[in-house]
Amino acid sequence: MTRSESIERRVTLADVAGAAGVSVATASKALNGRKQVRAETRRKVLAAAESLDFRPNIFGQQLKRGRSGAVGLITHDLEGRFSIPVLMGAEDEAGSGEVSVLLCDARGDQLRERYHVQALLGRQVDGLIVVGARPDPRPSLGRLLVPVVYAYAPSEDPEDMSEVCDDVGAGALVVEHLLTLGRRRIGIVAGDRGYLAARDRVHGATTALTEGGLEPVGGRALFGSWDEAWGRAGARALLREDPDLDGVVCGSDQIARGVLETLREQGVQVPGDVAVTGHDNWAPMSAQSRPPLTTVDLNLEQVGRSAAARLFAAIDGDPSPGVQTVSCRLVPRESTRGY
Amino acid sequence: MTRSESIERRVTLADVAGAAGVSVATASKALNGRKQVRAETRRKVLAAAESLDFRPNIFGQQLKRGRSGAVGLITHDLEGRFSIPVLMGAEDEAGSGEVSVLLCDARGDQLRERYHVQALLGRQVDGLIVVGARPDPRPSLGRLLVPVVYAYAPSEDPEDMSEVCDDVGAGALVVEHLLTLGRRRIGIVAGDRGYLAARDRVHGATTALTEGGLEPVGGRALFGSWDEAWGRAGARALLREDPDLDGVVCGSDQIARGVLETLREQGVQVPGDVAVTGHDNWAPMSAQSRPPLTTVDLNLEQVGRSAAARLFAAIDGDPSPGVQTVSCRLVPRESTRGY
DNA sequence: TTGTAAGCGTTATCAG
DNA sequence: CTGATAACGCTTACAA
Repeated sequence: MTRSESIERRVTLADVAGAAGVSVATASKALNGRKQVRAETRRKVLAAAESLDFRPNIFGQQLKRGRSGAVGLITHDLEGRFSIPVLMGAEDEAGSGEVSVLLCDARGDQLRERYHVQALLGRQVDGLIVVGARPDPRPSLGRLLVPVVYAYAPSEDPEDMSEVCDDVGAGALVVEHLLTLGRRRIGIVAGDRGYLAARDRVHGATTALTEGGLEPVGGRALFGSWDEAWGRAGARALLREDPDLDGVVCGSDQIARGVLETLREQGVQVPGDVAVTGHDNWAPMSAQSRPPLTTVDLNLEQVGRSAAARLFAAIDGDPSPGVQTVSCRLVPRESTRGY
Repeated sequence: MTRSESIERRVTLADVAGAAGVSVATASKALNGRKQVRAETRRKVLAAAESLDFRPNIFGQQLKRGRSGAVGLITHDLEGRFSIPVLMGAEDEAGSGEVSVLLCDARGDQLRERYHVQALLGRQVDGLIVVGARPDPRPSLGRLLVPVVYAYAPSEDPEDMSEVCDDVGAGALVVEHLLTLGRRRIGIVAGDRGYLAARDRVHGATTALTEGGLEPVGGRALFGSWDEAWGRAGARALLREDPDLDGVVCGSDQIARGVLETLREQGVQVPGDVAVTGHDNWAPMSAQSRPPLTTVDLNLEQVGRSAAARLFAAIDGDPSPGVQTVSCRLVPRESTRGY
């Protein structure tokens, strides 16, 4: 049966040593690339290990080394839209070394988070990356016995290590893009005011407008929610405010979809009459819209890579406290082509 | 510094025993709920463990027990749209026990998959769940030294354990729903013919139509791709085929969005004139469309739970080879309300 | 009821 | 260059 087959005792170093006709100690050295072993002997050991399909028991190693070569990644992002890219970035960064990334889902729940922290610590992870559900500062986990990096959502404690997206810069980025295209009557349909990310993006955008001697259509950004329905409402409001509107900066790709829809219904050409930008570079939303949406990529993989790099440094005794920022990247598509 | 603080030696069972004034053995028994220990002593040990914030080194335990209490989850789903719900389901199923789920992302790459399998095996996971990128059968990992369950995408080897969605049933489900609403001229805008899921859904749908004495508008389903653009094209084709069309079954929520858009542009009322169904219950697509989309939920969390349950059973020596199916669930929304 | 001691698989030390 | 031997932290006979 499957079971009786798969239950056979795992191959141990002793088996390899036996097969190679050497002691466990020598086998260990050979396998670990220690140079105090004759080439010939090493070859024999390697061959034996190979033929027996030997895989070292990491628990045995860990027991000695006191380091597990694994880091935990705790996410609160239910859909995995943010955490998966971060995970991929972290795996990339880890890749060259021998580190594994263990992902747990805490679902925005404090209790579940504590549970997973304990579980991961029990598994002797060497460090932790915590990915928030939204970019607002979150409570610190406090001092643990391994280093922690907060990604996407920073820790409230400035002494913790945090790696976040540059929402202010992103806001400026899109406005500068629109200004370059000659747009001057630019409205802002922002996200939910309760989110720092929404406010930051607006802040960056209005600052850039001010520097260009302009102000948003209607005098200020329109806050609402993150969804398409709000995008549609926001677009109507902007058109009411200024029928000669020629640009709209949106707080998310979903909002932008709603904006596009209303504009089309009102017979407004995009990008001919009005240029529109989204935010998130969420492919199914932004690449599939009509026209495809110029948007901002959060560079989440880079966030993951940087977070992992800082974590590994901290594990090696070189922590870098504070909040660090990863720049966003403009992804130009049809919705803002020049006239 | 952070470092010197966090580097302090981890608390060991010996520390606890010392603090409680008993031997390690007794401390171990007390902590593990063995009943050969006086209540008073147990209390003391528990208190000591608590105050020292003792967390057992799982590697020490594992070394003895030969079981790690962790299972690996390897995903190929880049966006995490499918794998995160499966992960959540698996965690739920594991939750009551003391099992952790470790997630690795193989990104649809065979090599990376092998690498992660080795890494997880090296970490002594007790079993593996593999989540495919798409529901088509995939190569078996072969016999490993721990049990494997394939989720979402089944293994090509029927002797492996696989847990998949019931796409045929889902196809039937939506057609029966439309028939109940009195729709009779139903078109099918299917997904990419290269995907078994697309063909299965169509198979279920056409069978249900046949049983109702009907056939799809145009005589057969229209295959294309999974995106909105194809949905728009498909809708135009159907209207050309039969202007009195009164229902459209779509292969995905994205396709359905495209269909809705074209219908609105052509002045066709949904659901008044034509009822439309999607597939996936992908919230940002289906709940945000106009009108909100009746769709099919894949019950991926249930897939995850079942997969995990079978895995745990197999780990306990009770494997259940073969493909098992999880039913989908209809999610009725505005796009198919009655007349 | 408690303590002693052996051993899980690995690596490091040190003697041969 | 190789091989005993002693840890690492924990569980578990078995002895007290």
